[in-house]
Amino acid sequence: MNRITKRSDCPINYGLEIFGDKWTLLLIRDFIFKGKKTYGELQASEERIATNILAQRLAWLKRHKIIHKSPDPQKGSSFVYQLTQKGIDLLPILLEMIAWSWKYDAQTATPASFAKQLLTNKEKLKIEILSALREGRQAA
Amino acid sequence: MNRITKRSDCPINYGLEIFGDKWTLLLIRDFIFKGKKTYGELQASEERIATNILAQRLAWLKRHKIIHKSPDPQKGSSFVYQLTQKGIDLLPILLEMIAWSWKYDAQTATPASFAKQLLTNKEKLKIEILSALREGRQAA
DNA sequence: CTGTATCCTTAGGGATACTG
DNA sequence: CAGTATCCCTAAGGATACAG
Repeated sequence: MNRITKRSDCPINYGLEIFGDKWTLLLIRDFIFKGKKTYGELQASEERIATNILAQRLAWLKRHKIIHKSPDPQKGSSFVYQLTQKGIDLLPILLEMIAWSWKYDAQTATPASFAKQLLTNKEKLKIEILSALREGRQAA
Repeated sequence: MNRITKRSDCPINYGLEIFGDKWTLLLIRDFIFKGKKTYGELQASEERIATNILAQRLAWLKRHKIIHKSPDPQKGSSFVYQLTQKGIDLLPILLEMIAWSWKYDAQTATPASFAKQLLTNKEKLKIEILSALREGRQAA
């Protein structure tokens, strides 16, 4: 994060430099699966991100066009954060991570029904998740 | 890495705790795509991992059953590191990262032919990569 | 509610010397 | 070649106080 010197032009390395920190993918998860949109919602995650880190990470993600920030039409002093297409396109990575963890971590909190659909009908699942995201519903 | 307190039972978080550091996925990349097997080969990556970090990371990966270590049948004093099934199963995550980086990073060093196959025929590509891995050939 | 600003701690990582 | 052992340093992250 915020590193100046790029280690290499490897695509894996590029991904790591953009979202390979301790918090970014959890935030993306909250955007995609929990339909979160505001600072307060994002801060209230199970993992308890510190407020300064959250602000820093949102700025970073904005800078890299993963999210964009706009004034909340309802409330004057509030902002809405939303994933860009670049951010939404991280979904396949998250899904593969979920599949892997589901397979290898006994503790993982993935519902079996979700995991099953992930294994048998991934494309349909993606469509459902994205449509929930568009409508502001919660996908999981 | 080496954290004691688990942040949550979220599957994304599990993945991050196992391989969400700066080096692990690059090492997995070298195992899968470059057919690397020995300490020396792994150390000679483009990104120049430090020797102590490499040793530490290999121990971590062994501990979490991502790789296993065995004596090299050819050379007495040498060891061979190989991915377990759990490690091999990280391939889909790598592939999605490559696809994403290829789409969004102009600098990325992914051959267009590879990217095209990744988008149009992912399953076939996986099979090819895994068969190259099994035969000790280099996949990319 | 949405952030800044500080202060502080620590884990992660780089460099390099050294060993069987 | 395949690692250990040190030393050091910085960036990343936690806690908390404060401000618009």
